[in-house]
Amino acid sequence: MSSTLAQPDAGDQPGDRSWDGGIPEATVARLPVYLRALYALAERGVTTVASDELATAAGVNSAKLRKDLSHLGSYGIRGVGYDVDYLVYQVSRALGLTQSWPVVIVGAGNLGRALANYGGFASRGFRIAALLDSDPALVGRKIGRLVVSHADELEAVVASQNVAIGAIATPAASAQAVCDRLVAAGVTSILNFAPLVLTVPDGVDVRKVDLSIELQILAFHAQRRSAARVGQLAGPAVAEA
Amino acid sequence: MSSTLAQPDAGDQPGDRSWDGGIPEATVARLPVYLRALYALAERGVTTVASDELATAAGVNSAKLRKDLSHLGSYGIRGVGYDVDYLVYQVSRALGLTQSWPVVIVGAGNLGRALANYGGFASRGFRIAALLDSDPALVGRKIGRLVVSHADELEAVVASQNVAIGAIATPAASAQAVCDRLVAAGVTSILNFAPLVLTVPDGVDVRKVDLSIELQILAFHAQRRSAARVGQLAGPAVAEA
DNA sequence: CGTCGTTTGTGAACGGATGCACAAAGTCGC
DNA sequence: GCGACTTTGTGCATCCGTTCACAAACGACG
Repeated sequence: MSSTLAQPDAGDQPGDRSWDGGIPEATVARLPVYLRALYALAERGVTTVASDELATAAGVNSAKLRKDLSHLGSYGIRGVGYDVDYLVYQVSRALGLTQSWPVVIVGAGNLGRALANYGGFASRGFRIAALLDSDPALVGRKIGRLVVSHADELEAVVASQNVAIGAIATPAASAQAVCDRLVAAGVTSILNFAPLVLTVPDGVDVRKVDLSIELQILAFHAQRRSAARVGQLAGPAVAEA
Repeated sequence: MSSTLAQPDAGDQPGDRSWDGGIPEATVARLPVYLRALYALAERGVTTVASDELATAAGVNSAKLRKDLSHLGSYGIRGVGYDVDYLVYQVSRALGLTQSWPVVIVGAGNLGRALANYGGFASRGFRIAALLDSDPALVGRKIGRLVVSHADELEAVVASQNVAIGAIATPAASAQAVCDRLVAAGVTSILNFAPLVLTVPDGVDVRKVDLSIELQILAFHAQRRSAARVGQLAGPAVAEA
């Protein structure tokens, strides 16, 4: 019940967005990768980069990279390449990272703590507004620079800090309830780590990260590979009558 | 408008080995979702399910579900639906989950521990062969039912237990080195949690799970929403061009 | 100032995925 | 046994994303 790819009907609602940003979803998903590659280049002192190098660093094809960047505007210099700092700025801007987004993390188990300690989190564009848990044994405990607050404070935190993004790192059993509370409190973007499909009203965006799904996809390919290595087709169900 | 986001993600690396066995990649990515929904139905005692219900439970459109399942074979009964247990078996089989895959987890920080404790891990189709770390303070520590082993044992573990899948939950700085060692030891499927693009030879399958990328994608949509709510184009760079 | 080499930005072809709509195939009631 | 009803499986049109290939744009250099 959760997924990695598409969720309910990512299709075409008739009441379409007047202006959907103009940036294709697939491009948006790659911009953060480019941004990270650009940061790495900047830290190495590189000031200018060609689409070819940047594409290699980001693990994509150069034509794709250029087309992606062209959706933000025309920020390259022909015959030269892109100015690293300028491109960092433009990509950050397109992604909405010029402001710092407060994020509330619900669930202070291993996953929640991993999130809270995650370096690239607070550093670039995000700030942890609160780390919540309902377990009294965890409340009050220090995680990095944070103190775990009680889950009851969810609504107060969201309201007072104007939180728009929530991360759900609770067990599956409580995830939907947490999600409902986040939505009711006004959160419109949710990152779900719990292994289930969340139900949300229109206008709320959910992305999920599902470890077991990724593993299963890997298993599929591993199986495919090992069957091929054996030499025979190893007749999966597909071949049967 | 759509309430949830599509999450496009297929192959990171252009050198994508997989000869798909007739099953489209997009379908493979959804099969685990169906499988989870089926397990949930089975536990509730449901023996038969129509594509419509299963699709709803999995958060997809019923036509897509039927087309996906049709790639595995013709396992439905017209006028009735699908037998839950039988479909569980067929999907598991297609994904290669009829065997138990040994997985080695490198990195016993919060993320590695979260993985090790993750319930749906060992339960269905996967078994943690080892949890490795190079930090002496962690080696020997008990995590759930496991004991953290030293990273030096990577090659031995992979060889002795025939590990085909590795999960990298180390800091970014050591991820590529760990990856190289995994590949050299014979691992051909890698799940990468470190925030960098791994370089691997052809024939190795890498999937990435990147928390900050997901957050940044959410930020993009949150920004778009808030800009739209303010009124009109809040003058992002997108509008020019 | 003009030519040359380099790199961007993009038009166009292509391929894969999605959703609709419907015929085929089955069950159920009588 | 038969007709009505339900649900699957799929052909088809459409949309989105990827890739190719090339003209336009730019710096370098004499």
